[in-house]
Amino acid sequence: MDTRQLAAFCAVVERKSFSHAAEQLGVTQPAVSLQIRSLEKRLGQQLVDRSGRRVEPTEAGRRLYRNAQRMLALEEQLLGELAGDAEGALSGRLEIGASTGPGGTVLPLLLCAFQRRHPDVRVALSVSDTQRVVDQVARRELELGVVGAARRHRAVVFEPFFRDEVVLACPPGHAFAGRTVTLDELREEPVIVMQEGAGVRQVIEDELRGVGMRLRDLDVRVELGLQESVRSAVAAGYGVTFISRSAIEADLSAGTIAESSVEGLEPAREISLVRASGRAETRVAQALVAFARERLG
Amino acid sequence: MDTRQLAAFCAVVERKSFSHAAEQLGVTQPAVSLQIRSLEKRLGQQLVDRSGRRVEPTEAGRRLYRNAQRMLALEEQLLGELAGDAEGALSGRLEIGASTGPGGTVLPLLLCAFQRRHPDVRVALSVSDTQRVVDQVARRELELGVVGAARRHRAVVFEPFFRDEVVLACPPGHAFAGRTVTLDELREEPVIVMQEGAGVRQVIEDELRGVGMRLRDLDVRVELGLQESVRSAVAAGYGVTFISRSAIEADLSAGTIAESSVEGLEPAREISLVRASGRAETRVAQALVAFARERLG
DNA sequence: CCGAGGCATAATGAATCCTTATGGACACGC
DNA sequence: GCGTGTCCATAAGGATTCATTATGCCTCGG
Repeated sequence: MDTRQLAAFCAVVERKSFSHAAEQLGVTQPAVSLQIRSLEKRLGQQLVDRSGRRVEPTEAGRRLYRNAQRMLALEEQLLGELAGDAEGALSGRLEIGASTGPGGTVLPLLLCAFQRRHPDVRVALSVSDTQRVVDQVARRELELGVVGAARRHRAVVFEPFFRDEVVLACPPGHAFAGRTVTLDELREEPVIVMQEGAGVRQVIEDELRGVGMRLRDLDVRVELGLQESVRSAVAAGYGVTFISRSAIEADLSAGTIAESSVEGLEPAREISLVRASGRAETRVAQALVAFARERLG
Repeated sequence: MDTRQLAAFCAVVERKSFSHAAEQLGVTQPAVSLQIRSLEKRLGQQLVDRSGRRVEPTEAGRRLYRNAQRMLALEEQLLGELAGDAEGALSGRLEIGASTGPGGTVLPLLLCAFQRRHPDVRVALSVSDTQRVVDQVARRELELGVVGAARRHRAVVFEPFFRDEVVLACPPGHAFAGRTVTLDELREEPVIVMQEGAGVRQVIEDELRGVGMRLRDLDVRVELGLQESVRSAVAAGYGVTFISRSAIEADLSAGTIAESSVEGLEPAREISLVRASGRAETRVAQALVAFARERLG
């Protein structure tokens, strides 16, 4: 049996019209008429009652309709499963760059999981600042870039990738731990920040500006280049810092760092995916993006 | 999608052989090869691994196989339900006539089985000679007739119904039992025959004529009107007779009558179905004919 | 009563399926 | 190692099926 005949039949029953069914199916009306006629001949009974202009299924037609729908649903599921299989053939090398924020924890773990899922794929992640990543993508030295700040650049396109929540990290047992503090309280506390140009720093500067403050209004004792350095300093009790929650998930679980928040500030940022304008995507890149959206979405 | 391709695929997986699958499906081996090839092309992946002589499903093929089986099962259920629709509605009365030959055993048992299959149908069988049956069908007093000889009659049409094999029946322990006898041997033996006009008799006369003999050349001791009478006489040891094998199946099984054949004679006849010309068939009659062909075919 | 819309049919061309014939590859036995 | 038999794939050709356009007939609404 050809499931297209069943599809034609179902369309006729649903639309109560051969002509409308034909339109939906993308064929001409006589084609549908012949399909139904052929089906009726094969099954040995009338499936559709054509009384004047009315098109109604007969009793047999109603029974067939239910079964036909199940057949078509099963066929669709079958095709869908096979389409899903096709991805399993992924292989090749992916060159990706990230700024230090996303390049620190989230992305490496994601890429590791992706590689495990697709053993024939090889991934190379290089970490540098946002500007350099964007430039490398523009020059097509990297296929993908993951950065924490969108810049204007005509040779690349940015698209939202995932949302990164920024929290106030403090040493365990700290007075701030587990609660929301005021700006005045924050002002009296030693603060460690990332170096100039870091995305998280940008986010915090924007948030403070929104409440009429500047970063220099805080007791910024240390500026560190690497997120890992900042994390270690906080864990060691040298101060508090604003950091991506995702970067300290393990510490939060282990209790070696505590989390708090500041009244009136909700710092977060959209991590962006960068691609060269007009460049065709490889299947591996496509698969990675889909994988990431599934994992991070 | 054509479920025949799925059926071909499933057959290949199950038999692990294109050739065996082709045999099962009733097509040639290249046809199956092309079906599978076409399916693989459509679904975009290899479904069967042909390593040398081994035919194994791939991983994708195994997945498809499970779904395909469900599709085919659903199709069968769908067809079965529709077939059930057609049969379940049968009701009414069927008037049928038969000559004494087919009217003796074959047809009565067939009609009983048919009625059991369709409890709402009522069947009336009347037995008389061929000519009378034909006349009654022509006058539309009977819807169907089953006779052993076709006659010219412009108001009816004959069509082959089933083939009736005629054998030489003899008493158990008889010298003829279980072997092929010569015409000379037959000539020396008392023979019992059916009355003039009986179809079997006609068949035997034709066969003898073919070897340059006539019925009167045999030692015809008795002519009996009813087939049942002839059967009883042979079982009682009064002689041998030519009779439809189907009429003595039970006796052959019970050993109360034995079977033999005559060298050079292969008597058989085509039992014919008689219908009035141009008369529309009822669904019950149609169903009976289909049922009979299935049973007797 | 007439016009518009919809289904069925005829004729024709394209696509698909099946056949036979045959070639190549592989396994098995000698 | 070679020959034979079996099995799958391919080519070519014919048959069948599906889709098209054109058109006729029927029904319904205005």
